[in-house]
Amino acid sequence: MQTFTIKHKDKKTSARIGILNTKKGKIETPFFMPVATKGTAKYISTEDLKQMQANAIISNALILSLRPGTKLIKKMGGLGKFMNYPGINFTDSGGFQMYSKQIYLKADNKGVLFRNPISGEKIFITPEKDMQIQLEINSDVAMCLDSMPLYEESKKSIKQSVEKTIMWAKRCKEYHNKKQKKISQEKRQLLFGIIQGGIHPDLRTQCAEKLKEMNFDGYSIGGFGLGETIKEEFKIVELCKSIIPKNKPIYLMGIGTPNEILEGIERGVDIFDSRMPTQNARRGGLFTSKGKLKLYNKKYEFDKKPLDKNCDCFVCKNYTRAYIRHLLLQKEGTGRRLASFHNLYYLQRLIRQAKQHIKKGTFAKFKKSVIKYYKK
RNA sequence: GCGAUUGUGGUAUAACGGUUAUUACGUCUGGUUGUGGUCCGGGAAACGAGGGUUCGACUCCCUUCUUUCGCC
Repeated sequence: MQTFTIKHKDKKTSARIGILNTKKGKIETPFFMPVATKGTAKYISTEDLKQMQANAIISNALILSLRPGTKLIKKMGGLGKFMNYPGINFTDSGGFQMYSKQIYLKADNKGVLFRNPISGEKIFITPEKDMQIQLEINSDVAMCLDSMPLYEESKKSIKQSVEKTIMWAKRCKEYHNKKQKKISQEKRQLLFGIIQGGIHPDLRTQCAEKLKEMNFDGYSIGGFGLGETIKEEFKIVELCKSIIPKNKPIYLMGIGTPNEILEGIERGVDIFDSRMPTQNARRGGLFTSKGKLKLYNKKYEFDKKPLDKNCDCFVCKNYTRAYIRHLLLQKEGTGRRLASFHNLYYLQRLIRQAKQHIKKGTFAKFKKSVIKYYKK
């Protein structure tokens, strides 16, 4: 059984539809994962995820290991059972938390030192420990511990991050293989390598080439959404795609605006995730078929229309802008749920539509008709 | 009626005889991309009224109105 199979290829672009096989089951690509850092997409229940057909989510292994801890999750049968979520559970390693001044302390070649924000104690995470955590959480797809450089860092510093990322990827892969040696292919947790290197083609190339040699189940492109332009971002995506074999799934980490998702799909990206739809929703930013709606603006105070008249989600079928605006301004949980549901639904539907257009050969035209509303 | 007390953006407050009067919430507005979290910017908006002292008054004095309390 192959981990990843391509089912359809777009004739004009690199867009494609595939099937990713995990121990939990199959999932059609491309797909977008809501971010469920602590085991829930904030304000969104597992039933909500099922209803919007979010068939994969990503949680954070590092954060979950701090609370509630891997012991509880393991005893509850793993994260999927704990949540009663039938879809695919991805976990992120915690490498991304290096951008968080609140918990990141420092890193050396051996691993990363974090401060546990709950207890204040220092915790040193090595690639091996990180793999152990993700195996105990029992997600279906794990991420390597990577070293994520910030956009403004010097090239020298980004180069050091890349070297650490490569070194750690090797250690993750070896430990992960060793721990799953006796497990059949169908029951294995998958492991993705993460390509770093900022906007520097030579560093991204170096990283992608080295990770390719290690033969991961899939490849993530990390370190975007941090200040670079969309042009810079997709130049690197194209470069990584040219290096990684076609039969490997590609995951563009952290990316979740409608236009970037479509730009990614066009270039053959298979997986996306972002806190954008939920975080933005809670702060009054709503995706619609006519672009972003800023619900806090006063002009919506008496607006009886749905968030998006072209949306068929339960929120748009039942509630007015005026009501959701009121709830959000009052910081009511219900408002956050309705807004978050709509935004996540919007992206799930956007990708369903994109896939239909890939099958029909009209993807490029479809993309153009959507992104004109989402230009910066 | 008598005595005391109070008056600063929508609300709650700060300071000072000397440029554009503080802060918070609210309000308007921009941001938000592998989530330590209900976040981060920017704007509009006030000295109760009238007179006096002074080079200069939101600040000191007087009158009036106002708030609150006590007494008859």
